[in-house]
Amino acid sequence: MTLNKLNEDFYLQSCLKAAKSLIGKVLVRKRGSKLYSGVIIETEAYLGDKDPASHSFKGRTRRNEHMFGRGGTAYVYFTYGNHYCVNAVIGKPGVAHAVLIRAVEPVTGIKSMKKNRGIDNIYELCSGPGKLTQAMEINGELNGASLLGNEIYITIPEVLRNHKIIKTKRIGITKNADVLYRFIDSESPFVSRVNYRRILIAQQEKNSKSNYRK
DNA sequence: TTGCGGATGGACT
DNA sequence: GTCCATCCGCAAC
Repeated sequence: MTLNKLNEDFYLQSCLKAAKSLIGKVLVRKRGSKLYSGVIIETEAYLGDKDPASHSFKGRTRRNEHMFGRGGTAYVYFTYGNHYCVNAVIGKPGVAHAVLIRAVEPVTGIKSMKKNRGIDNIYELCSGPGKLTQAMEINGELNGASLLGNEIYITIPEVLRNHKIIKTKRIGITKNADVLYRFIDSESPFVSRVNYRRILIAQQEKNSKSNYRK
């Protein structure tokens, strides 16, 4: 698995391409003797100073400083008093773009994930940005860690599946909320906010039909 | 289906 | 000091 680790070049492509391309890749987290992994099935792109929803829109602060780091850095932040979220920093140093990993399909370490989350339903283990960090023991200690290292990294799976990728509006934000910067495997039962997803797909179908009539 | 409590840190006044 | 943030779970409706 380690042989297929994504290299630095991957993290230097455009943020939207990277966000889409990360669907189907495998997020790996090692902590001591524990190993966790899961197939990424939901991401969101945050485009730095061009994107009011991005933490880095207003410039560099102590909180977001790692977003300005080299592509291939992990940006882990704490929010709402109880959740961590994990991002892959994209682009050259100074370009504060990042991809938020919103959901994964659990593969390795499921037993520990259930223990960490305190629940048994596999569909609820990693189906949200705050859930997957809790399940995989990802916390503030990893903020600024290299995704080219051994504690946390992303690999190409040995068996590639055919993911049906669609893009939708992002979740849980108010600024610049209309752009389609969220990518999901629309056939996966492991995505976050399932009801939300149905609504968004229905809206898209409605829109494409009305456009077609014109 | 909606609404709110949780519990922390950074930006801003 | 206040506000609110890339959210989750659960209680009440």
